[in-house]
Amino acid sequence: MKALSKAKAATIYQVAQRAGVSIATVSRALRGSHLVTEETRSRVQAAAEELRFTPNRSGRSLAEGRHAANGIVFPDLTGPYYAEVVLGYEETAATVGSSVLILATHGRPDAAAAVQELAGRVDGMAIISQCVDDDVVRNIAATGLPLVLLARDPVDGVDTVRTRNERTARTLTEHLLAHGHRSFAFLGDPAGAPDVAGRYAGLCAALTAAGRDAPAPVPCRLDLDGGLAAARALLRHPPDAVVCGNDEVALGVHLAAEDAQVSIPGDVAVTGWDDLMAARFAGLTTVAQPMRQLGAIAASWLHDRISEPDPDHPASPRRRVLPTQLVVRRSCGIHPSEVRKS
Amino acid sequence: MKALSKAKAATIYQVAQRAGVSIATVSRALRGSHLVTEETRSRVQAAAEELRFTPNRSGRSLAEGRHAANGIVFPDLTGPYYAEVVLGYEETAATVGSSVLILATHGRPDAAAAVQELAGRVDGMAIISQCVDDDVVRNIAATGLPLVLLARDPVDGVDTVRTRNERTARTLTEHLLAHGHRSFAFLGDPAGAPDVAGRYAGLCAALTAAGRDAPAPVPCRLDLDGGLAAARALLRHPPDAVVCGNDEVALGVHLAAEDAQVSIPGDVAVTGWDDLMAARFAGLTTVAQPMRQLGAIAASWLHDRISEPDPDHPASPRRRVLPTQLVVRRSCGIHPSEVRKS
DNA sequence: GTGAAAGCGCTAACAC
DNA sequence: GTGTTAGCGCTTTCAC
Repeated sequence: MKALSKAKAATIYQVAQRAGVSIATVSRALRGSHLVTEETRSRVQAAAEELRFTPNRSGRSLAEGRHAANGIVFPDLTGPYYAEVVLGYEETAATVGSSVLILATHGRPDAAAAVQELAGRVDGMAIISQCVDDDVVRNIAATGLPLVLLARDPVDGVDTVRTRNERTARTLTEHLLAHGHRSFAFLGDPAGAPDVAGRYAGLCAALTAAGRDAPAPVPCRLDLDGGLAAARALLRHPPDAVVCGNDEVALGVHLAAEDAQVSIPGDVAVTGWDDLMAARFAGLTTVAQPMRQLGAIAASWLHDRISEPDPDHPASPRRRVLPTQLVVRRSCGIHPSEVRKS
Repeated sequence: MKALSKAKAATIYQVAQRAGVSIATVSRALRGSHLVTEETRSRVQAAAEELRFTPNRSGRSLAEGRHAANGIVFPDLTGPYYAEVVLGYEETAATVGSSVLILATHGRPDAAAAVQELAGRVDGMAIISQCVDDDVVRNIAATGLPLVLLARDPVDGVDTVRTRNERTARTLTEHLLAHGHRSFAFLGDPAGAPDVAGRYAGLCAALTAAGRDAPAPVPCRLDLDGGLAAARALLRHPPDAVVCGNDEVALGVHLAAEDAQVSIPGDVAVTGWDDLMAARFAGLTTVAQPMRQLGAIAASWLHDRISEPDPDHPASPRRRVLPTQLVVRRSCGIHPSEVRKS
C-alpha cells in the first residue's frame, strides 16, 4: 500500500487504477448505478476508502452542468433575524440536496460584484431585503438564474416572499390608541428597507384614520446603538408612544430610557418588531413573524424553479405574504395584571 | 443583436465569438491581465455585458485547482451563538476572497456524509463543537484538507481555537460563593459539548477548593425549553444557585421561576454563559466570549494553511484559547444598587 | 457489466 | 498582443 500524499486529494483515476477498473466504472460504482457487479463495487469502494477519495465537486458540477448549490445574500447576520431566515433556508435546501453559500454584503460598495460572482457558483439564489440594487437583481434575473426575493419589494418577474407589515402595524397602532396614547414617534428609516416602510405606512394609516397627524419618521440604524442614540434625543420630550422599526431599536430605547430615568410604560410606551428572544425578557410589545418559514419557502421555490421542466417558458412569478402577529407585553402600557406570559 | 436565451448562461466561447477574439483573450481581458490592448478589452467587456456573461465557477475552479470557497459546519444556527461565529468567519473569508459554504448538522445521522461531500467543494473547512465524530475529522484531515476546529477538543494535528471555560467558570463560582451561596446545581450535559464540560469542571474545581461537594450535573438540551423543563423539577427544592451551561438554559430557568413564583435572585441565583442580548435584558449574570473573533481566526488560519508554501511539510498545528469575561448582573444576587450597566 | 472517449467551461503554457 | 491547445476531474454516451 503506497503512502498517501497528505497534500493532494485523490482523483477518480487513482481509485480506478487501484481497483483495476476504468474511471467510468468507479463513477458508476460510487454513485450506486446498478450496472456494476457487487464484487466490482466493493473493490472500488475499498480502493476509494483507502485513498480517502472524495469526488471533486468542480469536476462533477462541470460535467453535470449544475452546481448543486444555492446562495443566499443578506445585509448582515447580527441580530437573530437574518440568522433565522438563513437557517430555514439551509434546512430546506439540505433536504433537496443543495449546499448553501452565504454572502453578507455588510453594506460594502462592491456588493454587486460579490453577488455577481456568487451567481456563477450556484443554481439559484435568494436575496434578502435591500442589500443590492434593483439593477443588480434585474441583471441576474435576465441571466436566467432562478431568484427569490425576501422581505423586499418585488422586481419585474422575480419570485417574492414577504411578511405582512402594514396591516399588522395598523393593528398595533390601534392597540396603542386604545391604551390612550395620543402622540407618537416612529424610529427607523422607511427609505432604508421595505419592511420598515410598510410598518411606518401602517402606523400613519391608523393614525390618519383616527383623525390624528402622522409623525415624521426619525431615521436610525436598525440596531441597539441606533435606537439608543435616537432615543437619547427623543426622550427629552417623550411622546406617548415610540413605535420602532424593529426590536433592536426598541431595546435600544429601553436602555436609553433606563439611563434617562424614564419609565416604560409609565412615561412612554415602546413597541418593536420581530419578537426576538430578548424582547420577551424585556417585556417588549412587538410583532412576531415567521422568519424561518421565509427562508424555507425561498429554498423550496428555488428548487422548483431549478427543476422546472421547460426553463424557456418559466411559470409566472410567485408572490406570497406571510402573516405576522401582534405580541402584547407590558412595554405598550397594558396593566401589569394583564400581562400575558410568553 | 441576437435575442438572449433566458435559460442558459453564456459561456466564454460565446463572448469570444461576439467580440471576435479567442477565448484566451476573453479570459485575459476580463481578469485584468495587462497583456491586452485597452481597445480589445473594452470590446470584450461590451460583449460580456451584452451576453450577461458570468464565468462559470466550476470551470474556473477545475482549471485553477482550487475552489475559492471555504466551509463551516455547526450544529445549528438557532440562538445567536453560532450565527455570530459564522458571521465572523464570513467576514474574514470575504476579505481574502473566499466564498463561504455553510452546513448545519441538526444532529442528523447522515451528518458525516454531508461533511464529506462538503469537503469536496471547499479549500478548507471549520468545524464547530461536536457536530461530527472525531473519526470524521481525522478522515478529512488525513485527506490533506485544511481544517480548523472551533470550541471543540483538539484532534491529532488539527488547528484548534477555543474560548476559556474552566478558569472563568471558577471565577464565576467564587463570585457566587462570595455572595453566600452554598448549595449549587449545574444544568447542562458535560458529555455533550466540550465547552459545557469545561464550565462544569470549573464549577467543581472551585467548589472543591472551597471544601464543598460538587453537584452532579443535570443534563438538559442547551436551549430555552431544555432549561425550562429541567428547572421545573429543580425549583421544587431550589438550591442557592443554578449554574447553567449557557444563557438559553438560564433564561429557561428564568421562565420556570416566574411560573413557579420563585424569585431570582431572592430565592435562587441563576447564571448563564455567552452573554446573549437577551441576557442583558433579563439581568442575567453570565460570561461574555468573543464569538465573532472565534470565527474570524478560523477563517484566517484556514487561509494561511491553504496558501502554505509547502503543503507536504505543513506548519505544526496551532492552538489558541480566547479569553472570556464574567459579566455580573442581578441574577446572581448582587444588590440592586450595585448592578452595573452594560 | 465494463471500457474508451467526448465533452462540461475555464486557465495557462506555449506558439506566433 | 493574441490564438491554439492541453488539461483540470468528472459524467455519460457509445461500443464491445
